[in-house]
Amino acid sequence: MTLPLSTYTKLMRAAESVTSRTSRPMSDAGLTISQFGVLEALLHRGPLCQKDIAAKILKSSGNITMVIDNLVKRCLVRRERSETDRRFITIHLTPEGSSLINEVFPQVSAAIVDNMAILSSEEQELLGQLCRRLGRQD
Amino acid sequence: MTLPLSTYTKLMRAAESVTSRTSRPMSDAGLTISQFGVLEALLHRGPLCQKDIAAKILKSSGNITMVIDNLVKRCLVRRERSETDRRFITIHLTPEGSSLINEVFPQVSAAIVDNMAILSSEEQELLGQLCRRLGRQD
DNA sequence: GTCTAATATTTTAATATCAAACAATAAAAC
DNA sequence: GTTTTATTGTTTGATATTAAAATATTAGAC
Repeated sequence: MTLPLSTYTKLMRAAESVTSRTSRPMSDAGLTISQFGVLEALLHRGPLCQKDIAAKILKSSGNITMVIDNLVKRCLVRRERSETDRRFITIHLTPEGSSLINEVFPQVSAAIVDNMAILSSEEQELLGQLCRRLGRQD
Repeated sequence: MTLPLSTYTKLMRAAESVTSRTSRPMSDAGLTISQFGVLEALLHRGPLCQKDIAAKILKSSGNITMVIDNLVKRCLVRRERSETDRRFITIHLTPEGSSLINEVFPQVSAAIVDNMAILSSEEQELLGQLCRRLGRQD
């Protein structure tokens, strides 16, 4: 296999490996990766409309409707129609949602830190720089 | 955000970016990423049982049943029950499947090479080594 | 040899994903 | 001001994804 293809394969495997090793706290809390992504975005950025959430977690907006639906069913978030522009629906964490994500996020975060610790700080910096160049360019 | 979390985020974004930029030839051929993965595995490794295919494309075996079902519907692969151990089902490319993957794979491959070319060979080597250390460790 | 454990696949139920069509609303053009 | 265009979100239809239970088959224990 040529260098670019082999590098791409390793990149994909690394991303999938770290994710699968760090998603246990999510599934233990009954959250899917997308649900966790939504709650985390709301935790760190405050209330957001669905379009912004979709952009943050890189999913289509049709999809977000369903993810939010399932979070609403579990009373972890609530929808609030904007008064000024009725096209927008702002999503808010409920107290239950806030409590859950405040408990789960540190666990996931700690697992990611643990996993990345295979690389030194310098290596992580370097990896981040290389990845950023592949990520941008849109 | 701390270095490990920021590095992880960049890793994920890079993997998703390159994949989304290189999957056009697949969707143009009416193939999902998983369907492409199955056909590619069969192209490069020859006939495989479903368990081995699942391991190759990192998906659950329950899932593979459906992906293969959809490929069979389009006559791109066929199932063949093993005579020696009837638990195994070996999946073979049909002539149509072989023809399709032989057309699509080089396109995807070329797109990946193009995308990775943002990095020099040395940088790709380095990225591959860093990613491999994150990927292994199971 | 029979019973038990292991393996390969399928099924089921719930959620996710995307693309495309649709509905509602707002902004811009005229 | 009405019409056109753009934006936000929902719905629909097809496929994917996982976990867990079920099925079929083989291998191992006794």
